[in-house]
Amino acid sequence: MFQDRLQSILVPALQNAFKQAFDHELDGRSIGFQQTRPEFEGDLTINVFPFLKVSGKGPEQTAQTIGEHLVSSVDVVARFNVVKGFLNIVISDAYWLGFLKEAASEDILALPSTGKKVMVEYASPNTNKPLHLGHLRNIFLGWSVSRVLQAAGNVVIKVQVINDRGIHICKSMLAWQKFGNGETPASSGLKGDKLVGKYYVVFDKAYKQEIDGLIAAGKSKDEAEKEAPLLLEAQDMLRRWEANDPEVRALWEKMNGWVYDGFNATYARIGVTFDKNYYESQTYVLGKEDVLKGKERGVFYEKDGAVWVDNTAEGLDEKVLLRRDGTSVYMTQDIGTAIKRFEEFPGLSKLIYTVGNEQDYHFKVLFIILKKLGFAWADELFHLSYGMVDLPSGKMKSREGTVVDADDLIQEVVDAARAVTTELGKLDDFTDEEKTVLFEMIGLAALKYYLLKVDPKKRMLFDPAASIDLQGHTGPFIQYTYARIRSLLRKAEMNGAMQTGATTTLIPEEKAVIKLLHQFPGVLNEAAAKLDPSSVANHTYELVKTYNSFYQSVPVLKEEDGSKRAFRLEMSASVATAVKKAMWCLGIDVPERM
RNA sequence: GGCCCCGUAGCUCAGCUGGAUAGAGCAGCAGCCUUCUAAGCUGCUGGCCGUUGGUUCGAAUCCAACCGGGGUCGCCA
Repeated sequence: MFQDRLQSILVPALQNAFKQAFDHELDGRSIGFQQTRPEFEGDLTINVFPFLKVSGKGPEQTAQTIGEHLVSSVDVVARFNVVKGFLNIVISDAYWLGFLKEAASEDILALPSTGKKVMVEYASPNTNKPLHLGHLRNIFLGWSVSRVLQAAGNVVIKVQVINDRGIHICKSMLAWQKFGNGETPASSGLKGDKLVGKYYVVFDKAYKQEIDGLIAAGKSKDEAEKEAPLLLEAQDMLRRWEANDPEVRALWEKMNGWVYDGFNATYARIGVTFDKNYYESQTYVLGKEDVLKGKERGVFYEKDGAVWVDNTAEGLDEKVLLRRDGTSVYMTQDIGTAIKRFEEFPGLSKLIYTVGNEQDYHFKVLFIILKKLGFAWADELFHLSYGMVDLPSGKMKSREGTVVDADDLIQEVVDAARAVTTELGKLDDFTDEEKTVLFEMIGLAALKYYLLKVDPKKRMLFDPAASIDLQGHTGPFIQYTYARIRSLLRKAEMNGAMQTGATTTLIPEEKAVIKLLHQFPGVLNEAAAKLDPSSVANHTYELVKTYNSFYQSVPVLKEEDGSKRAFRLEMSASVATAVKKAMWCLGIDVPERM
């Protein structure tokens, strides 16, 4: 609920009213406050239908009685009106003005500390391929959730899992060794992750050629795929890696190093950081002991020499946790890694995995297993499951080369921002360096906002044209409003128009803005509870849109009445502060001018 | 086939802990810059809220079935 402030005043008054008028103990939670629809006068509305049984009267009379009690007992209630079963309450201007005074002097989007420590895992790239659009949704979402949780008073530990070992990276390594002629990022000018990704593709092509050759020589497709020399070599390389072969390890270190340089360049450009990296090469051995211990305790069982968990009672299936040869599966290391994290970070109260919804089942099983192993914190694990990103042409498929590369995409939005901004020609006195910073800021705002405004759970369509749009419901639109307010405030300071005055009444355009500011802490709180930044994105848009409407029709600096002018400047400053903080929660920077 | 998610305006999305005539943006049409940044503002056009049934004083919102779309069900990761 976003009206906490008012509700803490109104609920007791309502309870009191019910007691006096109807001799009834009202449960505070049963009152549903809603926003009054714009066509009626009022700031808050209570639907009295649910209370008719209690009052024993008709809707109009019930509403009338409650309204009268409120007006006489609570001074924030200025007046009320009744339309059918709806009690529309008008809150006094004094209340709103009082709230704005607070908003001017403190950060209303800094919620009180919860004392909780939360870990958010929000990136888990493989080291054989560069980042793509899907990773961007993942990263922006996880980063934003981290920020929202921080704003909501939590201590957040941001972590990344790097899948740095396995057959995939061996394929890249082998192809580079065979066909690379010693090419390096320095020699080729290619970004490290792109270079390694290139050899993954090289491997795939050569491998397919071998398969075709074998099929032509009479092998079945299945046989050919399994027997192709390149694949056997890659598998051999993986075995040598596991046996700590110095030559393979050195190559692996070198190529992964290139990839990290590439990833880090992208992370730096989009402005994200990690407090800790987990490397699969170190965690893949974890979990085995825990599974074996679980087997001894009867949590798991053995069948055909493998170790299984039975989740049929939970409506799921049986699942292998250790193969017949005693080696681990994916699940095993996730079990071990979760346990390790809670050991490493004592007092950790929540662990959030930002991972696509194709792994819903995996996490469901993982959490059940950890619960069965008896870890109390298993209830605090959360899979922040986000929907896939589709293209107008359909699904992104790496095999079909329809994947949108992250770096290319970022460059495109920044270029678009440059083109539009240059066209508008407002930056004559900017230095080239300032312009570059601004174009990055605007382009990234467009991209991040585009991906974050949608409910994370839902699958979404990525429309390239819409993503670089700077008008309407976009990040740059919000930035623009911020820049305009900052401009107002700079001018006000120069003119000395910033003096304070005593305004006592509000016009509707002002009140509309203040009400949205007033709701904002509740929106943030809910976003933190639901791990959903899209509500912050949408509310910011709502606020900014309403402010623009005010700005367009109501003079601020040009207002002649000094106290009104001062008040509007103060309100504008509060909007700017809230917008900046909200955008911070989304990982988006705002410019002083644009 | 089992399980999970989704289906709201031409397109992309809000709204979903049940409440008044369902909201934005884009696209289309018509206005507003001698005035604080027009990346803006104002208005118009556009909806059997997938279908059917149920619960309720009241359903886009809850429940069931069906239709349509997606995901997932390896001793892969």
